[in-house]
Amino acid sequence: MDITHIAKLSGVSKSTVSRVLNNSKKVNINTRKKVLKVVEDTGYIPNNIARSLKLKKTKTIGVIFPDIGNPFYFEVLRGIEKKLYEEDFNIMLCTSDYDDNKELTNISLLASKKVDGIIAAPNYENSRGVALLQKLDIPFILTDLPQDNLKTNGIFVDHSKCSCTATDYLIENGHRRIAVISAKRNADTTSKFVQGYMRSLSEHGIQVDNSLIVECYPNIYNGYLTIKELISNKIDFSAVITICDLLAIGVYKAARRFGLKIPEDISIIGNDNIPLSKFLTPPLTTIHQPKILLGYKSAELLLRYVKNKDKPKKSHSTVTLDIKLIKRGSVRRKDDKD
Amino acid sequence: MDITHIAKLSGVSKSTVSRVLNNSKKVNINTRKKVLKVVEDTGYIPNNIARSLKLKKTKTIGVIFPDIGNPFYFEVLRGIEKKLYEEDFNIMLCTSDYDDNKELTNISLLASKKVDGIIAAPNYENSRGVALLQKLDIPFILTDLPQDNLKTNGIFVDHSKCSCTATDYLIENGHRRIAVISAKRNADTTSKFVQGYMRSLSEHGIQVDNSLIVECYPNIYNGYLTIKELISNKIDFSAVITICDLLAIGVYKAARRFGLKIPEDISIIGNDNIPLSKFLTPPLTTIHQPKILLGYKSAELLLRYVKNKDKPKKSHSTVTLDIKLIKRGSVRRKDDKD
DNA sequence: ATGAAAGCGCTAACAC
DNA sequence: GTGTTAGCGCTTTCAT
Repeated sequence: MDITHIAKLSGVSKSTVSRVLNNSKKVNINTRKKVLKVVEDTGYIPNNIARSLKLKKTKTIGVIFPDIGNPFYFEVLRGIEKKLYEEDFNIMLCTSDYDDNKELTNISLLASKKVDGIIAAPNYENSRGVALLQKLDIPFILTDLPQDNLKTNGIFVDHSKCSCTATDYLIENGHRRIAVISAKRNADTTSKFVQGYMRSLSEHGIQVDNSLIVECYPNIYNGYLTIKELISNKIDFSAVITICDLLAIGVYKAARRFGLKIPEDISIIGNDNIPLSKFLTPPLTTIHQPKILLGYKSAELLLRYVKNKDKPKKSHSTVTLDIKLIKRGSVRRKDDKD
Repeated sequence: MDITHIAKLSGVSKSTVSRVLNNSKKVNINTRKKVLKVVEDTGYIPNNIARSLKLKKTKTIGVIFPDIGNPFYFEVLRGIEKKLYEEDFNIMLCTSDYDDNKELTNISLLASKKVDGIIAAPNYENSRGVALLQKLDIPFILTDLPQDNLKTNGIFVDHSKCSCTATDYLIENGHRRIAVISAKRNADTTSKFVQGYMRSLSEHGIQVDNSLIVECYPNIYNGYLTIKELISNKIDFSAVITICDLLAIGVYKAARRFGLKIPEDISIIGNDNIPLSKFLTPPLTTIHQPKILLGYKSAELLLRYVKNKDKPKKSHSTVTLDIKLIKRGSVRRKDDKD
């Protein structure tokens, strides 16, 4: 069942059918009705692959996230989906599993399937994936993780501000020995999250202790493991900040396992504020990130580029969204005598 | 940059380039090398849209879920993604938001984009979407919600068994007045989940009280709202079961708000066992559903149909996955004196 | 082992 | 207002 078939059945040419299907003005009201009737009766659905080949656009956007097991990304995805559906675009979803090769493979796959644009939350700062994206001539938006020294379009959250805010708050509450659990980023430099943590420390005249800094893949288990290690290595700390709430949940688990009370024995601040973190006991103090907005705005910005390809390529816009400390129950004031 | 271009640069015809790109045997080792070199140098990426048009297959699978805000679905999605990536397929992801029209629109969209197959968790039993799917001639798999009187391929969980198991357990623990929060399904019949609940009740000689049965969209807020209503209507109940853990979280919230203790004042059993439910206080007793497996197997079965389209259409296989009661801390034995 | 040519289903100039 | 036709980038039969 193709357009030629519909044309025959309605006694017109395929161009005419094409015209009515695309709401072109120049078609007689009666022929239009006639064609529409046939389309209706046959249940004909146009072949968008053929259409895409001709038009050189697919109305689909590729999305690459490291890990769809993390609620953070799902929330972002919801925002993306919302905007894209409004604009009649589809999502082609890929997961990189924090694997550079899979990221690369996925990008090529998306490119070969001719997506009109790509939204990516890169595995690493300056990953090979980002480099590929840059030479590919497909509009793309980076999200979540800002890229150092890179002029790309993106909607970001300032990770260093998140950790700095969290650390400041902990220090104001009397904590000095603060552990940080960040995400593993294969870059040469320290992650932004750790940078912000160090900045806060230094602003308060506190020495950095490297044994308090750990990087890992952000999931519950690794949060648990990190604290377990810290404890079994007898590292002293009274508070911890994590780069995502999932990691914080792992910390809760470890605390429970080793008989440490939150916040009495350990204070903890998460980051991203997933919907479930307020239901923990105690409710998690965390840094709120506008996840849905992050997605929505990413899609919005990307679509702007997709729609006018002629736009000066050299320009690029970076938007940094606001974050906010959400005080709940997982931080406690530490007295000097403690 | 297309195949013709590559052909010129390597001094061969497009057919030859196509052959090396598709690993056809019949090509001289030297020409192959020559072509591969050019491909490498130019960074040429084949146009899969053109390829798809010719081959009538896209190597992409459409997935339609009601709500990606619910962790249940993204666990299923993870399973799907895993299998599909192994087999070199992409996912086109759609959300129906429990909206029948959006479901319909999405199915048509996927059809027009010529996905090789569709995995859908339908909004309702016997929804219009399912009907569309059936006449569409695209292989599809239903997941999550089994369809009454419908012979379709699917990987399911027996919702009535879930609720029956939960209710049994509550009754064994002395509860008689048990509320049930199920998902809103626009069908004429009661939802499977409520059916299983009623079966358990009747097997134990307990009268059904309709004021204890509520159906809503499954999210945290509605769980909260339901309990709030029950309380303000002075409906007596000592336990509640919910069709998903998210709803149970809402119940926790309501309990806290109205000064009811779990499990002392209300016992509760969830359903699906999302990763975070064990971190609630008390940890949620729930029915485990093999979410990742559900997704993986759905993809696996679908791919079987996609790969041999010639297979007898009339056959269909339905697999029902096992569920399991996970006893944690949200259920308490009710004494007669209570 | 390689090339020429047809055709996948559609759109859009162009002609009428 | 409508039809004819070329062509989007690829694969594949057929010929050589």
